[in-house]
Amino acid sequence: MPTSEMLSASLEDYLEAIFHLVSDKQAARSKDISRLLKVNVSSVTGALQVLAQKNLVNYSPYEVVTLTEKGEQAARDVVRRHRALRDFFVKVLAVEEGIADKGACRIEHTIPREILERFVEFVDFIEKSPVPGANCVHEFKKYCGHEKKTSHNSRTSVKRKPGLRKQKEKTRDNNSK
Amino acid sequence: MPTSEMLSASLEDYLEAIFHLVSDKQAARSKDISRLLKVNVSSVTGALQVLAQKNLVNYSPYEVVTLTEKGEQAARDVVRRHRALRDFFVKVLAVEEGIADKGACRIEHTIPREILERFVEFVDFIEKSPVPGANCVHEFKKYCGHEKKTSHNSRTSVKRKPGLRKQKEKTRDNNSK
DNA sequence: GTTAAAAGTTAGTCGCGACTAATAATGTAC
DNA sequence: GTACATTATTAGTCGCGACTAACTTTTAAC
Repeated sequence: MPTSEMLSASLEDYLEAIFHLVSDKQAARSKDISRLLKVNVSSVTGALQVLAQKNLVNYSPYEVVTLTEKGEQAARDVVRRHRALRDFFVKVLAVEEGIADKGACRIEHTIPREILERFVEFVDFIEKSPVPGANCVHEFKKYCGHEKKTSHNSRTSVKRKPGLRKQKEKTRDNNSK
Repeated sequence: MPTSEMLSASLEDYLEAIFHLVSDKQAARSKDISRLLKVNVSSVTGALQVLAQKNLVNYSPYEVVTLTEKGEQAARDVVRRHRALRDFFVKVLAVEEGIADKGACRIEHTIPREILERFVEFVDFIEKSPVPGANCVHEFKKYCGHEKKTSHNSRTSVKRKPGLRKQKEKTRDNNSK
């Protein structure tokens, strides 16, 4: 992984969005990318130019976008990170889907490889060895039920209004394995 | 947590560094902050001015830095996030100390509260209920031993040499120009 | 107390990645 | 095929957070 071809978090987001759009429809349109990422269309154009120049997307002005071989590899890698994180959050930590997805979105760009792989292994472990594994998670879920006396500082539990929010939503990606 | 007083990842890093320096010695000097964060001293000055203006540090030019009440609260919160992550990585995922710390550094700024709390709870769970909990982690560690044939994409399996890492050290000190 | 080194500050630049406003190409009705 | 709506692009700006180079203040040695 030469430093030269490292992608910024932002470019990875674009790649990921394009990947999903290409999966759904045949190709990605700037408008759709823009809607998905909640970003101005002009920002999309800029990103596409950079990605094209890095040989990650097939792009010419006013045309529809697809991934190059290299781009697809990179995108798949991002998506894999995303799914690994989300899976872990949902399956092991029993985090609510939406939050899990949001967390994955944020963390996917910075998590060290070594830790990511441990997340993957842990989920595999849980799923493959039902006896001690599933039991553990099951126990944890029960444990989560009891509100605990917090020992650390003040922070009380998070309050959110279910309906409206201005957070970046980014709920693309519905499917795993 | 009003959006108005949200801190950037970078400012959180400064606060964290200052916190540690103040804990060790009585106060933080720009030089030390700069060394800790691997950043130019002039960047530190800039950050201190911003933090001072946000009422998070006590700072006047050429003087030593301490945290305000508000700054200490904020710093403690960052440190708590950092520790929670590192603990989880080490205690549950059996990640090597150095990597765990690096990962915590990166993730601490973006992880959603809800997930962070689950990490904390999971570690508590493991430590408080040794019977099913510790067993689970113990089993996982054994499981980690066996290299497994990976089912997902090409990425070769994680090969870890316990001693040496040659990872890039921090995202910050990238060479430009 | 003068002076040199060390520490800190300022000014100016750069890259990134968002934005708006204006413009251009494309697509669709009629 | 003209005329309008939609979509995409360009040009220019902004904020952030790093950097270097030049300057100032503080400190330590003599």
